Amino acid sequence: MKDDDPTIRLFLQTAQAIEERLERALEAVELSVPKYSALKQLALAAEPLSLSEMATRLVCVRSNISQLVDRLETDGLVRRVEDPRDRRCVRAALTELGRERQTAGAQRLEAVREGILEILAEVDSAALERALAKLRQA
Amino acid sequence: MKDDDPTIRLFLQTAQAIEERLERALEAVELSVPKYSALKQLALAAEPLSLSEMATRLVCVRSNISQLVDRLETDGLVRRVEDPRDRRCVRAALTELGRERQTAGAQRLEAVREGILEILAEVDSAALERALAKLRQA
DNA sequence: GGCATACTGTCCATATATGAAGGAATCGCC
DNA sequence: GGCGATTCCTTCATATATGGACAGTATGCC
Repeated sequence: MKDDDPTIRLFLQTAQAIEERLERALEAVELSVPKYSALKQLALAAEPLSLSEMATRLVCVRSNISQLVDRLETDGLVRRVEDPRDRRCVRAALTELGRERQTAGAQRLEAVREGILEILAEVDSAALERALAKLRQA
Repeated sequence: MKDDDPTIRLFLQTAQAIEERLERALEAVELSVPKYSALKQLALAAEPLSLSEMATRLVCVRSNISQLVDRLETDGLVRRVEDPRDRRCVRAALTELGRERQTAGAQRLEAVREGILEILAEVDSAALERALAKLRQA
């Protein structure tokens, strides 16, 4: 895969390099990208989200969220709370620590974001937008 | 992560869309991207490679290759052979089926490659090249 | 009210990846 | 020639992801 067409490889490798930067930025606050993403959704929602809702927002499968929330709970960043209105439902609630960690993560990301954007400035994002649209349609 | 900065997200999502295309292309021959990559290295090498060598070429950790070769062996695409010259060494040898499957995968990839390149044509690859260099240095 | 249907979270199997630990074999250097 | 360092592969624990199976709830419709 790394060695498909040079252009395709170039594109994928660049994306990977960006991801690595983001990962490294979050390492400093002991968060992985998936963990940060989950905390961020919870912070944005401002109220506990059902695991299904999280799966929808994070664009993944529910069983994945089950496990991710397990790990976040182990880390003490999230708590499972039940929903009295719908007893099928389990909601994930940010703990204090979780909220702090999310904020810290956001700051770390903010710090690298600028650098990445500068590096990406040369790349025509309108062209990218069109490319993405085409990639998705066909 | 999906919702970092719009530009960064755009870039990462485009890369992901490309990867999905490649995955879908290989699905038709029952190969995953990692499996195809491994078979390709073996085909290129034209002789059995030690697992360490494969790890180097595929840019990953040896334990990963151990498992990947397990699965390829289960699929009957690869065979472990011992190296009489260095008895620590285990080499992976393509089976006939493995060779055929690799060829079939390459054809499938070839078929989608053109479409992807057309879509990516608008994106300035010289700019990408510079971006990748910068991402890696800092 | 009661039942078919749909939805919720979890569990399990699987795939991919990392890194640490361990046993076997080789190598380098004295 | 032998021993310490290195290299090899595997195994285990862990993280992330998917998808199928399952049990418990809720809902809609008659």
